[in-house]
Amino acid sequence: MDIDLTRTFLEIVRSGSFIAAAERLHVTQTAVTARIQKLEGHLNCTLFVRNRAGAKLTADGEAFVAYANQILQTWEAAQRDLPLPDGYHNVIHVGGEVSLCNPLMLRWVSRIRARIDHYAVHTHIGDGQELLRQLELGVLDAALVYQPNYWPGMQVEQLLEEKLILVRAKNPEPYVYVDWGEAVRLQHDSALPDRAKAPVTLNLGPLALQYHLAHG
Amino acid sequence: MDIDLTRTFLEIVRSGSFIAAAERLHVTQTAVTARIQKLEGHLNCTLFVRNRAGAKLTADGEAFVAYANQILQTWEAAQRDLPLPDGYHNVIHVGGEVSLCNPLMLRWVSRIRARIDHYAVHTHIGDGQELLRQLELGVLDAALVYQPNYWPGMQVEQLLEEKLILVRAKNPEPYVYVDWGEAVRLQHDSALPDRAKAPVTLNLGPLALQYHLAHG
DNA sequence: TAAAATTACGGAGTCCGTAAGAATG
DNA sequence: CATTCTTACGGACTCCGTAATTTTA
Repeated sequence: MDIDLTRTFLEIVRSGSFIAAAERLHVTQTAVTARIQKLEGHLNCTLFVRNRAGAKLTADGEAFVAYANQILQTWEAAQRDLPLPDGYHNVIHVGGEVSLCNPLMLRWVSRIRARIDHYAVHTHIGDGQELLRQLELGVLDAALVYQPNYWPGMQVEQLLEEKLILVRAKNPEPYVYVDWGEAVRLQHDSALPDRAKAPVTLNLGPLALQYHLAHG
Repeated sequence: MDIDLTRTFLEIVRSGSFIAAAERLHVTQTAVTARIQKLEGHLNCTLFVRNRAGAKLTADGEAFVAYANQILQTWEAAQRDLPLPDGYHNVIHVGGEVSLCNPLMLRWVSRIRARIDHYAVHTHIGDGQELLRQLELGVLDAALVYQPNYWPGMQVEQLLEEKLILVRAKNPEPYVYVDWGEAVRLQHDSALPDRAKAPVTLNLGPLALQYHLAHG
């Protein structure tokens, strides 16, 4: 699936007709028709009701708008943010399950920041399975979960008898980074992520708020 | 940009080499090389350090993992969720700025639910500009913002003297819907969105929590 | 020198634009 | 009957696989 299809889709939603979208996208209207037909084929549903008046979203189409926006914005954010500017390379990414955030996660983050003073910490809240997957993928450097997974290069520690488990990716060189922009953001109470960085810091907000309250 | 490129990228991250990824994806290794070169061209940076040992992520590559996951998961969620099953078509989508959530937004949602009893309400928190854009796109049916925009088909009301503005898309038929799945979810305190629906209900969680606390 | 990635090149498939056709208010 | 979308078709481009080449631990 080409992301141009979602761009085309959203342009039709905005402009209200295939022809208007075609003009804005600098392609012919037949190309727009083909793209939407392809998209509808992929999703196995009809996205627009076509008639003389133009193109109007179906219920499925309305539902897809959110997905399309998310995909397109994420891709454009990636293009905007990469390559990483100098000095933005150094962040340690930690994750944790919701119920472990308070107070365990907060204390953990505090201690990380206290121990390795010059480096920023990104936190990510999610369910255990997602966290382990991201740990495996290298998105996270460490995570706080209930049920650990074991695989090569993974170091697991039991923290409490209550089966709280700290899982940490074993890194040859420690993955400690600096990211002043994020560090500053962490210390403010903006409960919503910067749109440009949405995919990265999406669910940092609530925790940042608590962190702020806890640490002034 | 084809989403297959992100799928290929993530597969290399998982398996550690182009060859292993090629096997898993049932394509040749040259195809994988070409795809990554194309992706690197789009992002204007190098994603992997290639050597005899395989492929290792660069700092830029590590950063892109999060974007790639977001894009891929959103697309797969769209494929999974569309077409909408019967009975899932009817939701009213409202948005609001963070600082207006409590108590204005909560009261609003309560009154909507009281007034049109049989229908579910989806809430979405974001900044004013984003909300207005989504209103324009049809993702939202109404939004609570500070600074309104005016355009055809838009109905704006001032709620308080303090410049709180309710902007509402004028709908021929009112967009009132039923969605029991979401309604049930709204009444539970799961602070995290269902992964399958992540792009849609991503920042509903915190509000749902407050809603739950306010309404038992 | 052996494992891994890149380059070269030809064929299959895809995408787009032009032109003609169908629907509808 | 005019505006909008769809279908048909040919050319350009893209993507993939085979085979040969380069790189490096």
